[in-house]
Amino acid sequence: MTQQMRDSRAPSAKDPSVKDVAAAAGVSLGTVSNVLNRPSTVSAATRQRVERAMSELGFVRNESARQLRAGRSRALAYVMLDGGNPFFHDVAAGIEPAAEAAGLSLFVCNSDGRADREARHLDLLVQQRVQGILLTPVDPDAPHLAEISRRGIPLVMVGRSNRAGDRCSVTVDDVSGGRIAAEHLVDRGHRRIAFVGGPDSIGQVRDRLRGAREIWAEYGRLAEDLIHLPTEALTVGEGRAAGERLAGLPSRRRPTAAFCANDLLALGLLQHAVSVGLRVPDDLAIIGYDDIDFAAAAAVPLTSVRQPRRELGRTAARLVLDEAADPGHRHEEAAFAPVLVARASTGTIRSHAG
Amino acid sequence: MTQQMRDSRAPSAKDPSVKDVAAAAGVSLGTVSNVLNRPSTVSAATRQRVERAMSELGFVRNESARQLRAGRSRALAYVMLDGGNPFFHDVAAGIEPAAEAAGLSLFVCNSDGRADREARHLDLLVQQRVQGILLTPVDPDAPHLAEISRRGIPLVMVGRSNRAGDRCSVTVDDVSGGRIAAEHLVDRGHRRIAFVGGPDSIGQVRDRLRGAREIWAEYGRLAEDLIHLPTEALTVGEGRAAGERLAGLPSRRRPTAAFCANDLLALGLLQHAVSVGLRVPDDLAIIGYDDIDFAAAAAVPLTSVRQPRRELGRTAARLVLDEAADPGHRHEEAAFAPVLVARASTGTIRSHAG
DNA sequence: TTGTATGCGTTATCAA
DNA sequence: TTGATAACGCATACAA
Repeated sequence: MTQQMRDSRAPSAKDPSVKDVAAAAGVSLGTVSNVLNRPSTVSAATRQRVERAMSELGFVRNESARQLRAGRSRALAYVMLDGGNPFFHDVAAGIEPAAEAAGLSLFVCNSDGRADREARHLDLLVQQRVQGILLTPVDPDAPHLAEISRRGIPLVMVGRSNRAGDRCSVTVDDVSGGRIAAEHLVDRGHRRIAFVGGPDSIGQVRDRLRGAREIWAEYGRLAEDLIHLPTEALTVGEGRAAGERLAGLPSRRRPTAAFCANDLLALGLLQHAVSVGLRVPDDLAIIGYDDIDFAAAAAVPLTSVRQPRRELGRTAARLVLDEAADPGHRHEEAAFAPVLVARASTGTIRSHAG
Repeated sequence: MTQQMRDSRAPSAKDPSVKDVAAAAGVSLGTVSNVLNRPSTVSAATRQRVERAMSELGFVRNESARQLRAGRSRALAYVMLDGGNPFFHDVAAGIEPAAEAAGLSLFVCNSDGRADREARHLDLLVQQRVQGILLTPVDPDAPHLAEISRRGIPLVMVGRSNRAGDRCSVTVDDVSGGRIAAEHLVDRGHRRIAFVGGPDSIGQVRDRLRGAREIWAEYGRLAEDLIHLPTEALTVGEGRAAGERLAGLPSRRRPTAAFCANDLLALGLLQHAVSVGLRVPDDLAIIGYDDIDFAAAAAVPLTSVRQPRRELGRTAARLVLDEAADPGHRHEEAAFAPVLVARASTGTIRSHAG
C-alpha cells in the first residue's frame, strides 16, 4: 500500500545542469546556454542535439542560478491584509495575469492585519529580491515601508495611500463610498441608521464612516440618528454580534437601516436579522461594502458599494512594473470611484413600499 | 504630488553583499559569513563590528545565492484547484504555519481547474527547486505528475489520491460524505431528493453522488427518486441555475431536498429558492459540502458535510516535510472522516414538523 | 557558429 | 579566532 516506488532516477541524484547537458550533447556549456537563450544563433543540427540531450536528462533550468546571475528575481509579491476576506483574493486575481504577462511569478502573502506578520513577509520578500511589492498595509505610514522604498524596491499601496504620497498607490475613495452608501439609505427614506464597523485603527473604516456622516449632515439629519456600532474586526462573526446589540436598542433609538463597513459584517448582520425573524429590507435594510461575490450570492442579495477589485490589482501591477522598468518613473495615485450596486437588501424600487 | 523621492541611496545602487560588509568592517568575507551562520565562533568584538557594518550598509542576505549554494530552495508550494472557493484558501491557511515552523516559505498557486495551468505552475515550481509540492489535482493520474515524482520532488495529493497510490495523500472519504449527507435527508423524512453537481470529470463529485446513491438504495428507495441535476462547474451561479431547473420540474417529480456537491452550489441554490419564495427548509431542504465559513454565515445557515480544511493542510504539510527530510520515508494516505454539521437549512430537530 | 572564461553572493573547507 | 579559496548553475563577453 505504501510501497516506495522504484524511481528511474535515484532520489538523491542531483539535477542535471547545463554542464551535464553539454557533456551529453558533446558541445560546450556556452552552446547549451545559447540554445536556451538565443536559439537562432545555433545551427539547427547542434540545436537538435542539445535539445535531445536536455530532454533525455530531464534538464530544467535552475531559477536560483538565473536570478543570482541576473541580480534580481523574476517575481512580484502581494501582501494582503486579510486572507479570510475574498476581496483580497480578487485583487490578487487581478494582479496575476498582469504579472504573468510580464513573465513574472506572483507571491501572495497574508499579513492578517498584524504589523509583525507584515514586516516578516516584507523581510522575506526583500531577501528574495522580488522586483516589486504590492501591499495593502496595516499602517500606510509604518516606518518599515519607508525602508523598502529606500532599498529602491518598487512598492505600490493597494486600497490606501500613505500620508506623504511619495509612492504609487491605487485607491478607491472611501469617503465617497461612505457618502454613496448613506445617501442611498437617505433616498430610501431611512431616518435613523447605524454604521457598523471597526476597529478605528483601520483607515478605510474611518473614511467610510466619515463619508456617511457628511451626507447625514448635508441632509440636515441629527448626528445622534446615525449610530456607530463599533466592531473589533471586519468579520461575519462581528457582524452577527453587532446584530445582537442593534436588536437590544430601545425601539425609539433602533435604526431601520445599517451601513456595514464591509460585506463580511453585512452578511453576519443579515444572518442575525433573519434568525430573529426580521424581514430584510422591510424591518432592517442592510448595505455592505466591497461587493464581494458572496454579497450578490446571499439569500437576500446584498446591496453593496462596489470596489473594482480585479481592476485594482491590474492597475497596481501596471504601476509596479512601470516603476521597476522605467528609470523615469514618476509616482502616481490611481484613484477609482466606488459605485453603488443596489440589490434586494435595501429594497428595490419595485418592491419598495415607502 | 507625484514627485520622485530623493532616496538616501541611488535607486540603481546595487545591494551590499557579504563582501561589502567585510570591507566595511575590516574583516574577511568568511568572518561575515560566520557571524551570520555560526555567531558563536566569532569573538564578541568582531561580531559587533560586523553587525554594525551590516546595519549601516543595510545588508540583506540574497536568497537566490543561498539557494544556489544549498542546492535547493527553502520553500513549499500548494497548487489549489479553485481560487474562487474559500475551501482551498482554508487548506492553504493550514499549510502555512507548518511551513513557517519548518523555516519555509509557501508559494500558493491556482490551477483554476485547468490542466494546462496546473502544468505551467508545476513547471515553474520545479524551476524554483521547491522542496515539496502539495496539490489538489485536476486529474490525479495525469502523466505530468509522475514526472514530478520521477524528479524526486516530494508530492502530496490533497483531497484526492491517485490510482496507483504511490505517493502521499491526504483525503476525506467522499463516498462516505455522500452517504452521510443522503442519510441525513432520509432521516429528515425526504422521499424525493436531488443531487446537484458536476462536471462528472471531478472525482469528488462522482464519489459524493455514489455515496448518496448507496444510501438511497440501502434504504430501499427508488433510483428515480434521486434526481441528478448536473452542473458545469461548482459555483454559486451554477447553483442558481440548478435552482431554476429544479423549480421547473413537474411537482410530482420535484424533490423536497437537495444535496449539493459543494457549498458554493448550495448557496446559489439557497438564493434562488429564497428569491422565488420557497421556504428553506420547509419547502426545500438544502445540504452543502465542505462547510466553508460562508455556509455557517448564510441567512439560512447551511447544513453541510464538513471537511477538516485546515487539518488537511497541516497534515499534508507534515507529509511533504517528512518525505523531504527522511530518507526512509514511506508514502502514506492520511484519511479523514467527513462529519455532518446540521444547521437550519435542513431543519433542526426542534423546529422540524415532520 | 561554437568554445572558453568570468562573475553573480553565499557557504563551507581548510589553513594560518 | 580569522582569512583565503572553491564551488553551486547560469548567462554573457569575447576569442577562436
